[in-house]
Amino acid sequence: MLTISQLAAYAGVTVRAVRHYHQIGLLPEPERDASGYRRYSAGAVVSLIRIRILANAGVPLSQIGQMLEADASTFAAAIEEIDRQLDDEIARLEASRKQIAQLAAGDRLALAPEVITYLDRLRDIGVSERVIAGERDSWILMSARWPDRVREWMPGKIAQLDDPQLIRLYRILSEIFESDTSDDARLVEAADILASLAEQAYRSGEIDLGEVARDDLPFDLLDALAVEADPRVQRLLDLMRERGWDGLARLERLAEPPT
Amino acid sequence: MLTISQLAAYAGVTVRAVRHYHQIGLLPEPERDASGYRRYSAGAVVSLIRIRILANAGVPLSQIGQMLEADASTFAAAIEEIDRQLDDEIARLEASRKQIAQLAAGDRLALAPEVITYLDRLRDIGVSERVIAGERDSWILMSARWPDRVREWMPGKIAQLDDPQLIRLYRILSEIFESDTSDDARLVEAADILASLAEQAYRSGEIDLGEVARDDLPFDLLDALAVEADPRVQRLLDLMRERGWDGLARLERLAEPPT
DNA sequence: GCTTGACCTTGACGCTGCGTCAACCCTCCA
DNA sequence: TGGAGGGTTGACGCAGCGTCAAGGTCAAGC
Repeated sequence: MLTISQLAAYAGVTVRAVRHYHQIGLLPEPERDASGYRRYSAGAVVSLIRIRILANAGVPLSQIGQMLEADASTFAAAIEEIDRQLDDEIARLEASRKQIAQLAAGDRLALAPEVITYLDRLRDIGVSERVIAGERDSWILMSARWPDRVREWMPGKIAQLDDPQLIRLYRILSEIFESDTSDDARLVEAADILASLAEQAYRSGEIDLGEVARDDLPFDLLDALAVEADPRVQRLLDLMRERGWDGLARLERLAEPPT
Repeated sequence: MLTISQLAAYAGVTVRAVRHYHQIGLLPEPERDASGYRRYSAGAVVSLIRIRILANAGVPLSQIGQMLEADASTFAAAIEEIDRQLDDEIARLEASRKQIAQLAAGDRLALAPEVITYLDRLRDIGVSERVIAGERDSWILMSARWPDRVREWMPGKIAQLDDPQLIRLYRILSEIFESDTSDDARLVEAADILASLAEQAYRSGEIDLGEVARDDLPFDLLDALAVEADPRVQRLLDLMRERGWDGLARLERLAEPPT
């Protein structure tokens, strides 16, 4: 008769594992000797080895019991099912690996290459890092909400960066948010340019972003994000409202502009 | 300000997950409103999305905090480490899949194809299923102890099945263990054949199994297994001992046979 | 003003497969 | 006879939440 550690050694498992199998009823509890020790027969070694073979093959312990008792066809069906699950798991992990390969640098986190290009273009134009960080966070939100649409929008956004008015706007915003003082005149200037750009876009119908619902919340969220990043953005929002526009990330015509 | 369910919805996670991230300190707890509800800023959405991106890429939650704060090179090193771990995990699962593909039928469980062939040969010879089951269990034990050596031994074992004496032995054993009566004469006959075979093997030096230690326990275990399967095996062991041989699975010369 | 349903709170167990103490008993060998 | 090296049960820990339980809160309709 064998002790638990001998049994475990023969089967190549730990003593703890054997006791675990007893607990969950996978391996029957053997008789105890006078001192309460478990005493195993040679057959237990075979049982334990058969359990380990299935476990090593990735079969969950909870299914091994039934499988050892099953007939050939039931067994085969179970094997097939396990195989499918293993395959799924492998697919999941490989998807993870692909994801992780994308995460080259912290800056790129979550962003499609098109967006990275856009941010780099802003940097070229001379936009301050603070404003770029704000843009980046906005695009992280947008990407989470519309992962596919964002990539479609980017070429248009990048093309817009050729517009001298827009470049001027970004430079003014950079100056404003890079300084610690409150320069209201510059904020007014920014608002004027923004309103002008919005007016152009409105006339040419460019504002249409496709099927993105007008009342979908992310745009409010984007504005809130900007205000959080710098409270002076609130003043900008107010100025825009005076000019007949609601919001910032997504301008909404409130009324005909005062003529 | 957002409620926890709004936050969760924006980031595409469950409320429970958000609370979990608070618990483990991954996402900072926000202020509470008058009634004790958590109230989130827009920035929290960005934080949460960044967390999920890493988590989806397979980064353990326990490491995400540091990674979000790390500089580019630390980040890259961490990514590489995670990638290695994912790769290991995938390799493990694929090994499992290969294992599982081997487990076509319950009978083959744990046995190399050579052993299956051997068992099939026994069946051809007319050995009873009960004896074959005993053989199978024995080989399961042997395979667990010496997975590689077993495959080397099998060709020799299969060749031995051409020996008429051995065939006769197996048939007698089949008859004995298939009947419920105790036919001592047959047991004696079996013992005589076995002793004769052992003597031949001993003279020709075939008994040497290579580096397998003589006192390695599995042989005792095999004998015990056989006795468990049928107590009449004990009588066979006794008869062999009378003939100067110890053991059954691995015959050990006790003394020169009585002349 | 009251009910109803949806949403918030903390606390705690469950899942998987054991590893790892803790606290104590048993056996064997010098 | 003492100490080393077995054995015993019991319980927590691990990862990442899912899922009750047992309430308090809010907004809306009557």
